[in-house]
Amino acid sequence: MGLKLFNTMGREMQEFVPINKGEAFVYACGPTVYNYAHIGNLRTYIFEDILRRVLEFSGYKIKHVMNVTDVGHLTDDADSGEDKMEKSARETGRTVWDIAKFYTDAFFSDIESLNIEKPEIVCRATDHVGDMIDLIKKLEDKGYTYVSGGNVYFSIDKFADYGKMALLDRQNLQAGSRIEVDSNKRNPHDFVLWFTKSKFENHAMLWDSPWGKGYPGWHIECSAMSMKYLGESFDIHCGGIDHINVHHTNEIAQSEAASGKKWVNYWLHGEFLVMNKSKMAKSAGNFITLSTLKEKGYDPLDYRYFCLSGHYRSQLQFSFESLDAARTARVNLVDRVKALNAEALGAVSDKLSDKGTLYLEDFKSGIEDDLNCPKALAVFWTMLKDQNLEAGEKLSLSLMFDKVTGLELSVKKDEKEEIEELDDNIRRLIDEREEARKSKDFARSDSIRSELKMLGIEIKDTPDGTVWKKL
RNA sequence: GGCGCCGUACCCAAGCGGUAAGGGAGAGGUCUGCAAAACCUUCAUGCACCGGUUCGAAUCCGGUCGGCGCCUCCA
Repeated sequence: MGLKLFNTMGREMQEFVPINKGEAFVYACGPTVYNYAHIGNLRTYIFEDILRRVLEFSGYKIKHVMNVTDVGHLTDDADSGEDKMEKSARETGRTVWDIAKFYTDAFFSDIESLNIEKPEIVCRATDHVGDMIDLIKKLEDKGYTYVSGGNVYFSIDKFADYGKMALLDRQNLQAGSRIEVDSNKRNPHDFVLWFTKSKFENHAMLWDSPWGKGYPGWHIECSAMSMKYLGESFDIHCGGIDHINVHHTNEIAQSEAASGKKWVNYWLHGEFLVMNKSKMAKSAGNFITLSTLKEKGYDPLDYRYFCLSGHYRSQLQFSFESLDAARTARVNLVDRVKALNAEALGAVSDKLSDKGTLYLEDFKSGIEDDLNCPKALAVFWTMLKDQNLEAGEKLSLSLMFDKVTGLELSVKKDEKEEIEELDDNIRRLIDEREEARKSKDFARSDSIRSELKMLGIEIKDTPDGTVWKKL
């Protein structure tokens, strides 16, 4: 039984068959770095990380490319509007390059704390303008473009399959129902490949091109960079569900028009994180960042666990109540594995029993069924609670499963080291409480316990003695 | 207006034709000086509603109601 993925192209479940045996080439749309990523954005990167880990678990060697969009996305209207980078720069008094650097760093810091594996190749749009120009020239040579009002447009009527993935009916497309149509366009759904005319003056990011000084349109970077690093045809392209209709539809048109080949075999799209019944967006006033969660005392991995509790193709309902549930579940999971470590003295069983093998198969069938993480977590918990499985085997399975879940279960914090970190005052209190308990002075011991709780230390008296843990 | 998706317990959420996974919360119990933790037990004759197909439907079909998204930059 192999890996099955839901392909947006054709809207059906398909067995994953890579172009090159044993290798998976993946392109994922990355961040636009004019602001912080919010946790809704981050959900998509967690989904892509799970895809990576499942492919690795299934034995594929991965080449994963992610772009960083540091130019070219506009704030409003179809093909006008102010460049978001420029707007952000103007508002904060920094240069566009500073803005890009700052938010790129912030993004990768978030990614790292969520234990997301970094793609093999991360590429910035501004470093690849030459590649984009080459691609536009190719499209021009093949007759897919026209120049109007100073800008280079892609003519969608020249590309027969336009809108195939999005299930767009070209005859019934209603452009302009919500926005003003750019009068330079022959077809309202044509899109810009290269701008030389912007209605905003003093554009800071400009490059020379055969069509004049300007900047690239906002779909061309993904086509240019993916083909540069992964070839004209590759296996998987993923991104947020909102990209299906416009961004990915246009990318397909320009890429396949240029190469004359099928560009991508499998399209995977992650659903939205919703909050109070609507998608997370700054304009809706429900914009939460990972920093906000950290300030509230959550571990980034609490959010990762939360995301794993839902399927990537379903909307996930965010609330702090649910996040609390995820935090508790994650901490319990970590504690259980820690306990297994202690019980098995860290020795994993190298051989699995029939029962253990069954759990492994169950887990695999979950993740191979279009990355069904909720199913995989359910198997994980059932395995941990199985009273007929020995600790070493449970530990071994846990560490295997965590290759996919990425909850850092194998990073066992040495409790002795933690004790070293405790300052003397706390250690003295713990000792003092032990003395009090021995002499049956329970009022004293209880007051010390509450004092420690104020300091963030929780005490538990087990049959094997008193243990403590940081809250 | 066009198109796509969804509605499962107090909360989150799997299941997608064979008789309701998992987590969190809640309840009871064992243990404990008391707690906490751990462990055990318990928690939807029911899957928005109404019809239909079927030996059998949360799962398929039709309708109704409710919600979300895309068609504008957007994860």
